Amino acid sequence: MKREAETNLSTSQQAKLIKDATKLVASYPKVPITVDCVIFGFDGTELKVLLIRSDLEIFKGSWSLLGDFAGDNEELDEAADRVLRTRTGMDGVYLEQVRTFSKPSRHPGGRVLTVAYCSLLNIEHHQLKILDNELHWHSIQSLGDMAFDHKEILDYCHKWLQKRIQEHPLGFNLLPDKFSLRELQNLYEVILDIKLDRRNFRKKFFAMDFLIDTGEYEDDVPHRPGRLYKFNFQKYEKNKKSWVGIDF
Amino acid sequence: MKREAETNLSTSQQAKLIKDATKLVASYPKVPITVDCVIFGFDGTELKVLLIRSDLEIFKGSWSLLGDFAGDNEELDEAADRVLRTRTGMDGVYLEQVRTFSKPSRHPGGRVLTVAYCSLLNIEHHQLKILDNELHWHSIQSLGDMAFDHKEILDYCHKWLQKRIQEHPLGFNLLPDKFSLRELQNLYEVILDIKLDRRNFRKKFFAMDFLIDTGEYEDDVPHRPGRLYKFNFQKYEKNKKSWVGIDF
DNA sequence: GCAAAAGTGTTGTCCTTACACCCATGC
DNA sequence: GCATGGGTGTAAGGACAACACTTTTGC
Repeated sequence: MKREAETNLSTSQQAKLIKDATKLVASYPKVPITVDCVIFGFDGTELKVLLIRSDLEIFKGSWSLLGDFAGDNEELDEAADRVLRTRTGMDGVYLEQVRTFSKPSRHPGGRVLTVAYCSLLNIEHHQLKILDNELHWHSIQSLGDMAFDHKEILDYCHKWLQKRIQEHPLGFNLLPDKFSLRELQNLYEVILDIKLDRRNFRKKFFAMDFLIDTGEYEDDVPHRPGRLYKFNFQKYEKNKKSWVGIDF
Repeated sequence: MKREAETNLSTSQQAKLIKDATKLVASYPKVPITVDCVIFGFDGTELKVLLIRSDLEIFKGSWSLLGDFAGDNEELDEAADRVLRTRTGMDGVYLEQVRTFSKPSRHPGGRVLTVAYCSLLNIEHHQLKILDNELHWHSIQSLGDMAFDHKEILDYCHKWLQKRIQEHPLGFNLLPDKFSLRELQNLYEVILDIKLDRRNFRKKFFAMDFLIDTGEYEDDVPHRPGRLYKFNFQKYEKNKKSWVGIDF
């Protein structure tokens, strides 16, 4: 069953099969593909998103996600990395694929697919080294219309992020290595756009038992300093839960 | 901010902008795109998946998902529908986009992206009207290697489905209009591949309060007949929960 | 001493789990 | 009458929500 044909064939026969496959692929319709990066940033206070002015004349004045077409033999994950690198100068940012958008009318220049990638990072840990097209952080609260279907993509990714952060410890990458529980709670409140009870929040995280007490304290705060914790990524990786339970 | 340039322009100026955009898009690299349908089926006993023999000589003997390239101006959702229709004769099946796979080496004939779509249906409600390429249902337990990266795609979709069915009432489409709780529980046990406690399962669903007691009973069962219920889709739609709580 | 946030516990409610017996039906 | 699954309740433990006061620090 395992590629019988292939494994029993001579090299030249194989070469022929590959040539056939190549010919077949060459006959497929081809479509321009872009990747769009939805980079959410947290500055300790607010959730923001990184936008540029659209390159396209027709969208002059509109804000746009960071996008570019995918190169001829480029994996999409790499394309997304490249876009982020070349548009912002940021490096080593973890991106996750969210969804592919394919409405034929989404690009005024004809049919273009786009694959949305999403990240969440601490604005203060990542310097924008390139500022072309007025690249900057926008508050998530005050977004107007955007180029293409980018508002729809952004909204989709925002919801995706809100769900994601409840199920995965994304948030700890946004904080300093050592952080106070106020910082942690604030992060969740901002991203989820809700208020949480302080005592219950603490209980919750202590019960999860993924926080390491460093024994150190904040300084530079104009009030009583809080204890500083680290997130125990190793323990988390080991204990990852797989089952959640039917609930809808 | 809202497309200033556009809204203030004459029709001919707009036409020019569209032409420019079209020219730009024409300069993008283009990539062949396929859609692959991962159709899970439930027959009351087992979880199965719909496969065909690969069209490609190089994968002769290997099983493959239902796929085809996307047409030139075809939205991907429609392409997935079309693939399913033309490969199986099934109509009106609800498909959800799961993920795009882009490894450059995934197709022996060169770079081809594929977008995976997933569905879950009751095998007995959907007749296969076309059986080309040995189309048939395969038990999910006994899958060997597959063509392309289709095993990887299938595994990804299987996990996606297991998560999805816990958070959305997908399962009710698999059952007859009126169903017994045994049928419902069996469905979850098979799809999630776990055993559930019968009393707790009942309590759970009664507590959710989305089941309507029809007052009717099974017949044709070789044991005491169970009550038949319907799912209250309207009530579910109204009460959909949005918040689940931090948990990882 | 005042402002601001840290730190801390209890209670009630609800959900989850584990578990065992009698009942109705077909054969 | 036997096999098969239907139908039911309870008790214990765990999670969650609501809620207020004292402490520490900077200013």
